Amino acid sequence: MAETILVVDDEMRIIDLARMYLEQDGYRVIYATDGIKARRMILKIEPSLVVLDLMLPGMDGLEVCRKVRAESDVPIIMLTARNDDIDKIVGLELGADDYLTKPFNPRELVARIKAILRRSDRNSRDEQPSTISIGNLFIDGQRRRVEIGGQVINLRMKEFDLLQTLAENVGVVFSREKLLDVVWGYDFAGETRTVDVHIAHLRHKLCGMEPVIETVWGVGYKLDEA
Amino acid sequence: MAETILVVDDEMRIIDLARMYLEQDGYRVIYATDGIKARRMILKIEPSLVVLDLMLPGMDGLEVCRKVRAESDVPIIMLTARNDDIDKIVGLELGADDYLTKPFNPRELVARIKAILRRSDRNSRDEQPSTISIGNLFIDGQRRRVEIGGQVINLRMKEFDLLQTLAENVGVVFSREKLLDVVWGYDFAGETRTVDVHIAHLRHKLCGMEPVIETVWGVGYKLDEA
DNA sequence: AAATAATTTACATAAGATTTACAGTCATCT
DNA sequence: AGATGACTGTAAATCTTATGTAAATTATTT
Repeated sequence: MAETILVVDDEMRIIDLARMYLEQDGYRVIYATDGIKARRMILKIEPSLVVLDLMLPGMDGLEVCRKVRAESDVPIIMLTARNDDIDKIVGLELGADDYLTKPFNPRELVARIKAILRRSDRNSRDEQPSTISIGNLFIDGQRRRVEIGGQVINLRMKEFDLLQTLAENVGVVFSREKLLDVVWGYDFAGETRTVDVHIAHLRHKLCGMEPVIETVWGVGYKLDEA
Repeated sequence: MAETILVVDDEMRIIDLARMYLEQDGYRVIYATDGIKARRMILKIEPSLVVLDLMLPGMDGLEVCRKVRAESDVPIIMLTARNDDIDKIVGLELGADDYLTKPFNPRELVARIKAILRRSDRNSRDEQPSTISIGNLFIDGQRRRVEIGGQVINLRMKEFDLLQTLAENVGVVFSREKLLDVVWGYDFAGETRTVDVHIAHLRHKLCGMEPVIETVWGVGYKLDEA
């Protein structure tokens, strides 16, 4: 049975982004857009973990966190706006299990959720290796190192992130918007053509790669399945 | 079978930091964020060692320590806030096996854990040599001595710690934040540019070193693989 | 107090990211 | 098939940001 994550945020974009990533990792995702609904759902559905935005309309996140703590011991990850606030919030002793500043990297969110669930959950799966191997492509996340058929390829930051994102989801088509969300951050305001340019750079550097970056016309890009 | 360490702390950051280092050394890490859970886990999972924060919400660390002692003889390392307190705590005869003041150096924590486990465990793995040899770089951790091609290089404290951290993980990219956590301590509040300056000093002193300190643009630094 | 080390600041520069513009490509309709 | 319009590729110009480093400041040790 999949574990259920409740995402509480008033921005649908963020819920969607979190959902996409969490479902990818086999979690069931439910959501609430305000604190009242959130508390109801926590009591009724008993999710395994709650991701809670600090800035909620109505009863705000701080308040929700306190109330939830009083009536449940579900793990909570707080989303906060700016980095400066974190210390204050930690000082408040709300009982959240972890904190993440917006804009967050969805991969980071998943990692932290796993870390927390790994604790409460005894029968945990083993560490994610953070390396990917598809065809003649090899990606070492720790070292940010890419090889094609043993040949090391030097990638820049965005290029690497882009490739990693595609490789973590072989065959899945990503729209340019989604890639901007995931790689650039959901608050990126620029053009979607930026993605095209980086894809072009990647293709150029990765010639000879077995799974090829395919254009899905009118939709976006994907890493081809072998 | 890897030995299991239970880390009991209410701050996720500290758990993560400890986990990162301990898992690196092949330990299995589990955690609890309060004393109640900690005691349950100790009885149920029987970890090889417990790292216990003195400042816990609810039943505090002192109390937990006493109770655990009454029902188990698992080795305990206590984390305490200030140095001044240590004498008092030792005086309390809680039965902890070692004490460490926060902010602690994670490498120090690992060293003490090993020391204690070596004592309780006869069939321990061999001593970690604490010397590193990569290319023409030689680091003697015990003596805090660095040589490049036989030439002794005089490093200051932070410089040495920084180099050692990078050298212990050749090729792994460290963000400035992670380096601050590991070398400066997780409670360091200053600028990330501090890292840059120390890296600059290192590079200057270490000219001629075989594995070079590389900048990973937009990410951080790493010690280059040969 | 002097010496040594650590940190911050400020600014030039390098490195990379984004935009722009136009050429090329693809799907669809007549 | 040819024409049409929307979508995509990419080179080059421009813009932005991260980084290196000297020098000043602050902290720590002797």
